[in-house]
Amino acid sequence: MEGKQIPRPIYQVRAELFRTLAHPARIQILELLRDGEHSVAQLIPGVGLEPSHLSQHLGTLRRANIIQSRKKGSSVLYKVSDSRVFDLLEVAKDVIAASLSEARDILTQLEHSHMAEASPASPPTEP
Amino acid sequence: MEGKQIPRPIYQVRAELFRTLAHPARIQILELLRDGEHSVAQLIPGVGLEPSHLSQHLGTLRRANIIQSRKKGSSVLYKVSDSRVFDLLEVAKDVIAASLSEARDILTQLEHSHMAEASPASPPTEP
DNA sequence: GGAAGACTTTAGAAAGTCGTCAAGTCATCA
DNA sequence: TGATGACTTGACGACTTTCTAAAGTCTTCC
Repeated sequence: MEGKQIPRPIYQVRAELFRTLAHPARIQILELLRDGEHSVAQLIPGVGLEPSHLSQHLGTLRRANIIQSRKKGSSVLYKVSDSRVFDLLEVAKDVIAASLSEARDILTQLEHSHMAEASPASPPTEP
Repeated sequence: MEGKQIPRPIYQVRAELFRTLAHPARIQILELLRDGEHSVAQLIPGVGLEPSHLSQHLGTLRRANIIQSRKKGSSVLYKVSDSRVFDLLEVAKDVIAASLSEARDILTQLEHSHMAEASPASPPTEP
């Protein structure tokens, strides 16, 4: 419990936050918790994981202070600590949507320029 | 090119985006690119990595379509594809700031409640 | 008290990521 | 043309993450 914490640089703290979110199951858990507190049992069908695996992801999110738990009877209820994480999920969705629509535009352009296809100049694909 | 791409679920796509950002060096690179296009040589002092290592992180960001490169003479210039990623970085900062200030409040509360503390209430016996 | 339910933790193999070094490509300069 | 500068790629050990299965807590109910 000593407070002698080395102050980690902001780049690293942000990277840790992103790494915590970097798993489909954990994002799915957060999306489910968007509708409020859920017990583990309630989360299981939504994420389709077996209890022990789900519990591990919950532990990861909990250690990062993204969610918090409380016991109620024999079950454990989880909720997000700060609703700002939803903003993060939303912005991520926007970034992806933008990237996808741009990709589609490029594809469309390629299709058109290949109408009279003869010479593949330089396919801009990454190996 | 008729690649019947299996549409990856949105949870996974977002997780991939977060994983791409889940490294201090990559966040630092993006912060540097906030000021516009930079060559690799210009990025090196900022991130403090040797060229080959930096190049690998640039490759990771490039494959995720977060940045794009173009050659100019013998150097390669990088810029971000969509400025929305900066929103992502900003929101992440907000989430962290909120979490930190909350943690500080809790610490303050603890300190106060320990004002009159003298004896460790219950030394946890070793299991 | 003992069984059952609801989670969590531990253990361990498989797969992925990180950082270093050597080798490779490509453009420019002498 | 050959050398140099500016990157990128490949290979590899060290380390981390993910997922399955088994064992370990708590609570509640009989």
